[in-house]
Amino acid sequence: MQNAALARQFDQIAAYLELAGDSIFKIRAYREAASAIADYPGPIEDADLNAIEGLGSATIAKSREWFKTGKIKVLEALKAQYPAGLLEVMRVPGLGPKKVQLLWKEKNIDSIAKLQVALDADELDTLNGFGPKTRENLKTALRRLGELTSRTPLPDATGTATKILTALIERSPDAHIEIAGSLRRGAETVGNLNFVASSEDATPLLDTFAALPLFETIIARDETTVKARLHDGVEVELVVAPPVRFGTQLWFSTGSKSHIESVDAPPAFTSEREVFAHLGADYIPPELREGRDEWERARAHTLPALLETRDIRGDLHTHSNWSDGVASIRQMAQAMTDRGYAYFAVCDHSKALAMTNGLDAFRVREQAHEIAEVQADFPNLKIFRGIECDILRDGTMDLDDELLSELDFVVGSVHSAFNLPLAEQTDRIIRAIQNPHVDLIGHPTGRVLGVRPPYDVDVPALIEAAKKTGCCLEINASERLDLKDDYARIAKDAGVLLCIDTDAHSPKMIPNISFGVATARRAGCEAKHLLNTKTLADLLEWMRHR
DNA sequence: GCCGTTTTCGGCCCGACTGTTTTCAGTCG
Repeated sequence: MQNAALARQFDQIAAYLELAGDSIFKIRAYREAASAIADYPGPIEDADLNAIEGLGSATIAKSREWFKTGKIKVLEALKAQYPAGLLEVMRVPGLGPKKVQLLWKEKNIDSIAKLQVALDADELDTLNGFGPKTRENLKTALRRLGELTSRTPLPDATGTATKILTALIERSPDAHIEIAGSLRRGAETVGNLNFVASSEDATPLLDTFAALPLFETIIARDETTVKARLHDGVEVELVVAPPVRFGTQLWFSTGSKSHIESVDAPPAFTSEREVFAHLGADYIPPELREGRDEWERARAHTLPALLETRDIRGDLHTHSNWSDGVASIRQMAQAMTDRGYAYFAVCDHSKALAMTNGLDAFRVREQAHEIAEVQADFPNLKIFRGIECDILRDGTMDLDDELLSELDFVVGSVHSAFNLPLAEQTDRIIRAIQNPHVDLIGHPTGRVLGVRPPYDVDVPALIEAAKKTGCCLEINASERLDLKDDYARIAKDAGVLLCIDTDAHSPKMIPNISFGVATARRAGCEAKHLLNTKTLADLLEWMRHR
């Protein structure tokens, strides 16, 4: 399977062309080719490229060139023309191709490190377009970027861990290996990846692991452990324990540190359940092992019966090709059926988000016809008419109340004016919470893990407001995990109903629900704390009383 | 660069915000 590697070539071409200031349509074409290749279900090297939508004569020729030579000349030429560091400078919020080019040509800045030095030394004040405000904004952006990218978001870390596991199992089919560490605990971001394996003889497995082609270097090795580094800098550790102490090792490697240090070190056990039994406690799910009150509760047999992914009966925030989704309503319906869901809501963007081809009143009503058509062919799946309606700067909704009242489910979301002062941003969203047509606030703090920090907003105040009106708050799965676990816990404790949605823009995003479930579990949520664990009948009843 | 024709090139992702520009370019969602 070379899909990911080839897709990466085209993504890189797109990034360089963006830097070069090339046509945004050409750039988009390369990005679409990359995602078509990444999404292709089989090995791309065996595919009929002409039959893949998004690939044309130019990208097909480049694909064949890459299959044959392992390189694409156009990309090599671009790499020779621009230092690789310019691409990372492009990722700084506030810097686009023009400003990056200027920094490079005028000040020889071709890395984030050099940009930081130049900012600290006040070397940019003579540069056109870099006034005092811009320089200050850049300093803030760099600080935030450092915080944002120092750890890997849960979804990405899960993908990487799966890749490593797959590669290892391919080479050692009989190995018994588990994911441990903060990834197993479902933390929103992950520092290192930890694995624990069970084997009488550690050496062969450690050899196999150390030889995986995924690693850049092996950092350390002893008789039980190999520590390696991936190309993106993430450290990966495999500990091999004999079967008689696998349970203890898994518990230990899962952490957290404060959870482990709260008790005396247990002796060797085969399973984690024996570890907890030895410590006089019920089994504590990994998501709760954060050194809060889990030991007391586990000893008093009062741990919550945490939500499971199988408790989720539908997805109430999804997109289609009516706005910026890539799949038709029918394709999404099929994917929801395949997953075994009882219902889902089509919630495309509203008109304020023009870039996404957001829907105005006319198209919202047009879409109803298509939903009805598809619904007729899916008797066992309820398709709700929904919208992800922009909450405008002043807290009013992008579409009027009369239209919203026609819809089954209304998600209100902020996609603009992220930099309002705390009080103003909070009031804006509370106003949406108080709109009787708004059923759910989507991604309430606006963050995107590794990309964008949350806007300034008083989340406890939102929770209070939601409690009063009965509006739900979202745990947006996927790349946001918003609300985050701590806020979700506060909302749950306040009696606010939460809803885990994927915000899926394609069928392949639908399984992301599990990341939201992990977040809810860390918040101590049981099935009853979620809106979309309701049966269809109960959900319809809930909607009637909204 | 891809697509879809109206077969040979035009349309595709638009509108608002921001800072510094002295009338608008660059960036972003």
